[in-house]
Amino acid sequence: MGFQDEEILSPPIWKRAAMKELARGLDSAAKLASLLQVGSSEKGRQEAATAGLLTEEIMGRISKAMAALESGENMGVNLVEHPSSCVTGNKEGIGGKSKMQSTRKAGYRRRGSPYSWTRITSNTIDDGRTWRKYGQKDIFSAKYPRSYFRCTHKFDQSCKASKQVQRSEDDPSLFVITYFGEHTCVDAKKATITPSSELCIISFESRNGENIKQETLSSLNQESEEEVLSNLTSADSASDYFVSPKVDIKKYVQEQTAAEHGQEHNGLPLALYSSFMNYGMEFMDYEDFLKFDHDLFQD
DNA sequence: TCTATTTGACCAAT
DNA sequence: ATTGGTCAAATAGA
Repeated sequence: MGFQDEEILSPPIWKRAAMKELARGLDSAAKLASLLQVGSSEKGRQEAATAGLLTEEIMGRISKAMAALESGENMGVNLVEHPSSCVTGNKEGIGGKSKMQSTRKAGYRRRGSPYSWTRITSNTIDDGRTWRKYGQKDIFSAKYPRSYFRCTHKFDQSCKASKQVQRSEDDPSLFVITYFGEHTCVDAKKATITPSSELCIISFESRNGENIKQETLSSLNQESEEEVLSNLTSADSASDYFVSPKVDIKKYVQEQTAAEHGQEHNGLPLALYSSFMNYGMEFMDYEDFLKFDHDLFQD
């Protein structure tokens, strides 16, 4: 953990100011997300769903802005693409069946994009976007494999959104979906938004967000496991990632977070709050963030 | 035929 | 050397 870069310990004043504003925005989005979970009556469900997507987008954009700020990069408008993403449709050499030798070079991204957010859901089908699976991996010390998806429009619109889906170990009926990047594409299918009445947690995490993820998961499972399982028709394993039982687990999270954390940050779920902390630690050291955080939640 | 998924190999980071 | 993310050939499906 010990950062040795002094830049990180004492970023320029303007940067801190910008970060602070962004953090406030993130906080507001988090609060909004929690509000959306509270009052889901029959009637407002559609709007709540749409609003849920919006908060996701807001959080995504803010996180991207923070990432850009941190790295000093421009906002990806004119970012140099990886060679692999420049291949528009055409699949490289036609004549030569060169077995991917020199073509592969800088085509691999570094491990783990710095910013991401996680959703735990019982439903992995149709989050309003079209995804293309490009890999699956057995993860060391994980029971279930992890699937890798990228946006269908990665090449035709150079949309950089991607996600990873992994079955929860504690409760195999749930899936942990981690999103990377935001959609820059215009997805024709997007009109039919039928998302996330199942949405229960959005948590930002950074490269080592395992702790947070685990916490939210386990706290979720303790209470919800039985109910959830009893509500499941079946978790057919054949088509692994497209089980779609309709289970409302939001309330468990609320109860649980309320119970565990008192009323310290009322309205703000523990998952969001704690992961926000985690998120903050990515670009400033802990003490800094505590001040930062204290200040943030004072008014 | 075309498009999507599966799967092992490749490669970067640890 | 190990692990995780991505690529792309092989395969499946429409």
